[in-house]
Amino acid sequence: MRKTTSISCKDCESLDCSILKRCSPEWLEFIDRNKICFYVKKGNNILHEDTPSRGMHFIQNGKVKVFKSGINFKEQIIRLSKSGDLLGHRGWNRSEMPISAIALEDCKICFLHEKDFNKVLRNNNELTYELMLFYSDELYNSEVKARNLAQMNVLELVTDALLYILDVYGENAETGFLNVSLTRQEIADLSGTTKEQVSKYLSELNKDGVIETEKSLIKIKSVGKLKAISQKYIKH
Amino acid sequence: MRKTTSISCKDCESLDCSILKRCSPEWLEFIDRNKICFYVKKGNNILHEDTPSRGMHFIQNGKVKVFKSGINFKEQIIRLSKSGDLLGHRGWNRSEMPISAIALEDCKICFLHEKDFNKVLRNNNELTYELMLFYSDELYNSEVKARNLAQMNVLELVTDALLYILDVYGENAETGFLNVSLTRQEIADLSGTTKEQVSKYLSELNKDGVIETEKSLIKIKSVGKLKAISQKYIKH
DNA sequence: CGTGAAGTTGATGCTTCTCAAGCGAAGTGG
DNA sequence: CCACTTCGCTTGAGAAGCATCAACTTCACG
Repeated sequence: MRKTTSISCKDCESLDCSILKRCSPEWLEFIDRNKICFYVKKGNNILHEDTPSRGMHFIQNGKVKVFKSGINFKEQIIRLSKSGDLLGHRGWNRSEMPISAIALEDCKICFLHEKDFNKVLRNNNELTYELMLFYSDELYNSEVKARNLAQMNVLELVTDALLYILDVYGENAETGFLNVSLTRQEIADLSGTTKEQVSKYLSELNKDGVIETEKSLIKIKSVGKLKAISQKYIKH
Repeated sequence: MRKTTSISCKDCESLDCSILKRCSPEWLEFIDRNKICFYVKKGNNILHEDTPSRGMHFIQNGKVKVFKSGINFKEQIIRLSKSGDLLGHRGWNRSEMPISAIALEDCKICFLHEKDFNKVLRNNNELTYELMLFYSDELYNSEVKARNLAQMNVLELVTDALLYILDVYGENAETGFLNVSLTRQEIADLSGTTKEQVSKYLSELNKDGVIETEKSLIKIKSVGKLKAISQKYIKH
């Protein structure tokens, strides 16, 4: 974690994607004066369950996996995040809500202390309102996810995970490969299964021409077929 | 669904448990003038996924199960709710977020139309702020639930469901039985398993003296033992 | 080029689901 | 009041799905 010369929030290229675009200019400046920015190298922790942070993190740049640890050192990936996203967006107030986050690639992170973020919220009703809507959307998504984990079989879960990855990070315009490199274990942690099962079903989907795998890169060749497999449910 | 003569919000015995206690007196009166109250008989729908409601429901009185339908007519119970709780608390704004709710016993429900609830929020920043915190808590709980559904075995899930029911509805002070009567299927829908599995594990827990079952009533005899079974995880 | 990590694949066993039969309580109608 | 139906619960047996284990291959990185 190395501190970086912070750029101003209003010049941040992630501002458009961020909830902070709802923030008034003068309070954006307040954030500028009080935020702490730092780099995190790929594979390093940004948040750790054992040491909950009292504040709000923003991803200025990079990709992050957010997860909770569980039984037998298994991890459940809660969310994949990218530039403009909030991070550990529940630990900043209230009692402990431990969650972990690891950089999937080199990241630039901004941090605002709990008391400062609270000040911003109290003085930016539009922001508070948007944050409330954001949480309510996330809550709905999480409830759909919970139902899926409870009811889908492994093929459906893996397929669903692939569509989620595509949705979050998209695919490379030239090569068509997903814009992220995740291990089989990480896809398993997202799907609630094991790396062996993921490997088997990816092979099967590859054989069926629905996807194409090259090393740890994955290309989705038919979104329609994937959706047909996973979306026995109306999703939203 | 029969309309009832509405009592004033400020006289509502559920107000203390409700998020609306954050609402200013004059806006509470606004709600009074604009809300619609009605009774729902046990077993009847309050919300249905096929017809999402554009507004916010409040449980004035009664117990409700909130669920999403899934594969093969299975249901996943998302939440058990009681007096003072919000209901379908995400369908009131945004695009469709279909969810179903059924009365577990006779209920009194209050409804505020989307446009009115938005007016209230826009003029009660404290309420908006609290609602935001409420959602963020619920989001965290839902994420823990998702991890549990992905990683726990059936015994742990059933045990966890029992503790959840105890937490929400409590136990009868005299008899010690849980203050709600749920079918085995409903406990299964909460645990993400089948009614037969629930029946088997409840029998086992009964034999081990951890719980006591009498018809559809359940008495938890040792919270400690139940927690020991389910809480291999740090929960919060 | 060598070593450790990640991925693949098949065999095996366990957990869970499904199906089926039987029981008892509650409700219905003659 | 009693037969009859229905519904929920219980229990066992069999089948299916999944995790685990192990052996092997490939890849990544110094």
